[in-house]
Amino acid sequence: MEKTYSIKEVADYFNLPISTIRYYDKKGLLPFVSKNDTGYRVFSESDFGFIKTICRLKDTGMPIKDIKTYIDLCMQGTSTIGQRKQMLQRHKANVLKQQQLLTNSLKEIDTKISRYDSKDSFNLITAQIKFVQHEKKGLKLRDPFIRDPFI
Amino acid sequence: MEKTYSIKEVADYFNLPISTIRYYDKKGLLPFVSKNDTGYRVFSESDFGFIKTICRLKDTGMPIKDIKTYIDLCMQGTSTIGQRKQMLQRHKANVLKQQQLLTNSLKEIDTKISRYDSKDSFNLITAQIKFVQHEKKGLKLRDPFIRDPFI
DNA sequence: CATTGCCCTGAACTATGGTTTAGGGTTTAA
DNA sequence: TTAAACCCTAAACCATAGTTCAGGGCAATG
Repeated sequence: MEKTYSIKEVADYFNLPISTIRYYDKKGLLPFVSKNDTGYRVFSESDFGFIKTICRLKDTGMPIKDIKTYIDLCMQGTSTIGQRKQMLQRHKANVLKQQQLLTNSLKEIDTKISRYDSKDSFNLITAQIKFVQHEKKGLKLRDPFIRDPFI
Repeated sequence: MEKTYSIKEVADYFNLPISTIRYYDKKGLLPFVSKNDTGYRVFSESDFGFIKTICRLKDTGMPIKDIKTYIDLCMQGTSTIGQRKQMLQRHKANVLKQQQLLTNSLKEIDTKISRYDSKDSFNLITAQIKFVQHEKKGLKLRDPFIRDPFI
């Protein structure tokens, strides 16, 4: 006979707090989970597959409402295959866009790092500060840099 | 003479709501922005550089508190170059980890898409449903699939 | 057969990152 | 010189994603 699992076992397996699993259930993400006659949640092997999918969608930033929509489609059987596919394809497109933004932003941050990393960093930053101070002064704006008390 | 900019001009340039810029200011992210004698924020050209950095850090998921810490370091002059470098390097490591997770999760989602996309999808999903139903039945657990009213 | 460890619910609470509203002053262009 | 377009603050409000707490019931082990 196949085994069943308690909420703690599932939580440990997926490295999630028990409270999160309860929260997901309350939000309707776990319609496939049964309860026994004393009200305890009873997880089966196949539930792990669904939960894994939920985790992947969560890890890629899908909102809980949308995950619920997806899971609900899954529970409606083969007639929703087209909708599910469309959801995942749209989501994939979003993730790719997000990855692109991340990559581009990181490139700019990397540029900053290499400036800080260069032998010349002190002079570069000093010049930057001087430039800002000159510009602010020309506009009669407050100098934003904090006076070093030791100089 | 160099130009100054209003909050609306900055908001339009960065494609941010004005309320977000005020919120960032309240959170201490914009210590370099001056105010004129009627209390209006006055932005200079060089402020755009700082704000661009803030946007890059935000786009890569740095929390606002940490962005404030970074900007505060910037305002303290050359003595903080090492700390700033360290912050960005740590942040970069986090972003790379996040990108890795995203990539791996997306790969699994892609596998699902291709299953939905295959000619055989109907049979695959049908088999999956049958498997779950069989397993749940063996464990005397409720069948989670919704009965199709047209069959 | 009691104690320890689990499990449950509902409701309150938290953190984050904003947005909206109320009430009021400023600038600009006709 | 007045209306429209801006600007300000403080405070309330919102959504999202959980976490914590109070109060109480089951399970298993010594």
